[in-house]
Amino acid sequence: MSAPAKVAATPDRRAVRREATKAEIVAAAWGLVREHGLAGLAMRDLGERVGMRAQSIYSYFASKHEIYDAMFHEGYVAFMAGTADDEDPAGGSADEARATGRRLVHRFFSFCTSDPVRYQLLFQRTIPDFAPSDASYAVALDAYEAMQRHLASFGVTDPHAADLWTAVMTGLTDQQISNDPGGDRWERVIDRAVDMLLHETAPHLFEGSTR
Amino acid sequence: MSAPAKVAATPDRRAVRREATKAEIVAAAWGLVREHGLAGLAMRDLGERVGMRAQSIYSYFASKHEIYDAMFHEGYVAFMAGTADDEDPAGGSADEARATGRRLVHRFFSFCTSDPVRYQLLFQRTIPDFAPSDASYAVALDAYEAMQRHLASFGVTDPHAADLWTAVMTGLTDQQISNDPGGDRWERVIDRAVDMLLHETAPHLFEGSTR
DNA sequence: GTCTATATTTGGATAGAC
DNA sequence: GTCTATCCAAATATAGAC
Repeated sequence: MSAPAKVAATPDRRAVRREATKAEIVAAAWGLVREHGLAGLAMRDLGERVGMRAQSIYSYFASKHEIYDAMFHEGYVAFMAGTADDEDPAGGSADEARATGRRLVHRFFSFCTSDPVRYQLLFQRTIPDFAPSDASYAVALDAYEAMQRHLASFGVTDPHAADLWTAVMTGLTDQQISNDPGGDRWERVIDRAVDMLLHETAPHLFEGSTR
Repeated sequence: MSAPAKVAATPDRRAVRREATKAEIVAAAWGLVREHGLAGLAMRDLGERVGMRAQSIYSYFASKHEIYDAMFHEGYVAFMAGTADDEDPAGGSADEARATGRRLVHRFFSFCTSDPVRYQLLFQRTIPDFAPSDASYAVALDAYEAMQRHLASFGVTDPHAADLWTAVMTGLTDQQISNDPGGDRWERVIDRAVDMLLHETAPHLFEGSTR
């Protein structure tokens, strides 16, 4: 068996390797920010964690902000994966809307509370001078639109109504993270919040029924 | 005219002066964090702003955290003043509860959005390693209890219901600050949110009436 | 691609003179 | 009570050897 001929179209192994190392650095960065807080990320620590000197990281990322940006991007990709609905689309009944709505909010809540630092990076503006790159921001916009479609799938199409939903979702999450970290005090009130939101923003679902 | 006799009970002018300077330092710190972010507070800048060297500040505050603590304390005092209700207590009607509820949420919202950095200090955990002193934390607890009483004044006494209210209040605020700073996108939805909350958490007010 | 060496900045905090 | 003079630590980033 002869060795395969070298083909011009062969993917550049060096580039593959390089991407793998970048991913490794970003993964280590996630570990560090979970331990020391989002603002506590230090290039020294990061280098140590990944087995090289801090200065060598600059071969992969031009600055610390570029690492934050990669994390931001990765976070929104995970967000879309973690909150997408894999069940059959809801029909038009109140019960089905309720089930879909609860699933959405519980998933959002779990995604956020399971990693408060990620929540902070994605949804709060807390790193001084950090702004996502255009490419990363585009992913954030995608996620926002996916959420709109998700709400629309069970009858919430009015923009103001959608704002009300996002406010309640982030409020529950925020209170949980700030005032009962690791607990479930606000998780317990999710189902009630969803019912409340549905009655307010999709009242046609409940016509003729008693509250 | 002879000089007044020195009286032992005279308030110590030096102490008064000292408190005034401390207040001046804290005020300057508020100005700086509004410009550079909460974590961007630097003793050098603070000294410059107040007209002394950074090191001299240590005559007034033992550490930077002590300054944050004074700000935290001051913030909660302002919070209680800014959200307290000076109107006559609501009666038991739905309209009165609605008016009182709207007043509460609008005040909370205004207080928070008018100074996002203060909101960050008081309600989010974002300064690494900062924890309020016992004295300051006591004020925060007072504020929390005042809020409970405020909700109870128009019929919201169930603890879970109170959690729902605080979640919605902070959610509206949070979305406004994060996604439409300076705008009014979520402010516009406050009244609707209050009606929704009242129907859910004080349904007895609406008995016999149509939604 | 990773290293050593180093520049540069920034920022918190202390000691001691006046 | 404020200053000068420092110290110390941490952290980002660059230059150039290997």
